[in-house]
Amino acid sequence: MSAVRPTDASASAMGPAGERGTGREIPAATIARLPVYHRVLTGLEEAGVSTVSSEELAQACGVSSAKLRKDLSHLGSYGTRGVGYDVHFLTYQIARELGLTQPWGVVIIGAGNLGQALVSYRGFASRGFRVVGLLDIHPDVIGHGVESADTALEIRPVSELESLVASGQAHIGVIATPAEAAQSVCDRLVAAGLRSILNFAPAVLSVPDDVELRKVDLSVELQILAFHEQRRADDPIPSMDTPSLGEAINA
Amino acid sequence: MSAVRPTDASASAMGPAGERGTGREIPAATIARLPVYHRVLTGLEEAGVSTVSSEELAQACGVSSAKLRKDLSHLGSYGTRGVGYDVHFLTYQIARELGLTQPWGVVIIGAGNLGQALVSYRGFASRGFRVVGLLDIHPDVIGHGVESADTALEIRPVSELESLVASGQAHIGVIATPAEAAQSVCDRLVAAGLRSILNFAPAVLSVPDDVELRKVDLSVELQILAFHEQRRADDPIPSMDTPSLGEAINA
DNA sequence: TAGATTGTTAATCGATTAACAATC
DNA sequence: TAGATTGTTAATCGATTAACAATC
Repeated sequence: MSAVRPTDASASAMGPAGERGTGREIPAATIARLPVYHRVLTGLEEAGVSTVSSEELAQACGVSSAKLRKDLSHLGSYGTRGVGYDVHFLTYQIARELGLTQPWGVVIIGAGNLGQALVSYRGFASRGFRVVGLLDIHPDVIGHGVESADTALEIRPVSELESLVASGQAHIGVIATPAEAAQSVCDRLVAAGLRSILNFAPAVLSVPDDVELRKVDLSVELQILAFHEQRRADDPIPSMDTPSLGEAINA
Repeated sequence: MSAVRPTDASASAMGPAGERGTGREIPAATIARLPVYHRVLTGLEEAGVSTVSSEELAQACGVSSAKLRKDLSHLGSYGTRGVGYDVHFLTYQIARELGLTQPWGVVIIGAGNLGQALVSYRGFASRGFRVVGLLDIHPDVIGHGVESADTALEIRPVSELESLVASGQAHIGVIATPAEAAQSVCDRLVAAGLRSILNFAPAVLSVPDDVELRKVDLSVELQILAFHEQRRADDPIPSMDTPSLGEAINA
């Protein structure tokens, strides 16, 4: 991803004998699954479950127990052989690894349906993300209130972006504008000093090397579904050597 | 993903000597990138570009040219050595592979901010997805109109789901409800006959083996950003043996 | 032909899986 | 101790990359 900053830069800059957990570099595939584990563990905790085995947790998360144990082993040895994992303790360790034990300020650019949906999205607030600003250019929506998960929020003009970042309240920028505006908004977020950006606009953006840009594409998964649905229709009817409906439903 | 239906089932059911393109099974990682290529190609086409090299297209898509060529080689030999790819032709081939050359009917369950955002999302309509229903249980929103990308759309009661699927208009179900309702809505989509489901609710759902369930998590990428932002803060200041700011920006 | 660029090969890398020794 | 379950190992699998022969 970067010729200038090699992938093992942080490992070598880490100094001798690791730093956190096992002291290893955690694989990207593992990081991507930690939010799932965290969510399911939170659910178990709320349900009053105090201990889970890797087999139980894996099933609830939709992964294999081997993969789960391997993933968790990268964080440290937080289980007890013969017993399993303490739900509360493991939840905390994953949260800590993901940086969810400290609050992050999020500024959202674009107060359309999507921007508003994000503000009221409970999955944000419940993980310590606080929307510190919902900005828009459209003059006639400025000042409108939006149902927020915690505090009441008012749509503000984009001109307030820079002061918001300068004040240290905003750590992560979220682009929820139409595709046309996305790149210029992105440039502005970077210029304001943000280094972590999440893009919801259907556009491929470019950023400097030291900016972490991630993307959620609302239609990519739909397109992959279309691919499979098409394959399903194309395939020679797989009814004969396919398990009975009963078997499939009980599986 | 399935003990009942092995991954190579479609390959072996495909009969001798392939079927489409190169006749190979296209890798999942490639499929996941095709929507990106398709979007960028669409943009090039609109910009009047008629030919691209793998190097140019790769750069615009944010991947390496080797990866791009490898990906495209799975679809067939659609380029010309010494010249590059015909933008229009390649766009069409990718669309065909993804199943975007035929219209797909989408029914959305949950007419909150997110459901409404999806209806007005231009990335859906522009790829041939037609929202054939926006359903909700909340009695007081039934009948409200929603700004749609193409036709005007009215929020209808969920009770109309079954007839909508039975009529053959809906091919893909989208869950845009709160987490609590997601599993029961999912069960109902399956019972109604849908086999392709996209879940936006922050819940891990279970479906029978023959149902393709995909998930878009609005907060997973944000959590991964938090992880990196935390690492950025933790790391011993990487100013010394790190490239100059100028180098990083120009890279 | 000479220059350019594809499609493919082979080597490398990272992720997944199954199995089991360690240990509660 | 006996039974259960973790953490780790080693083998397998799939994806990425660089290089280049094929060919326009």
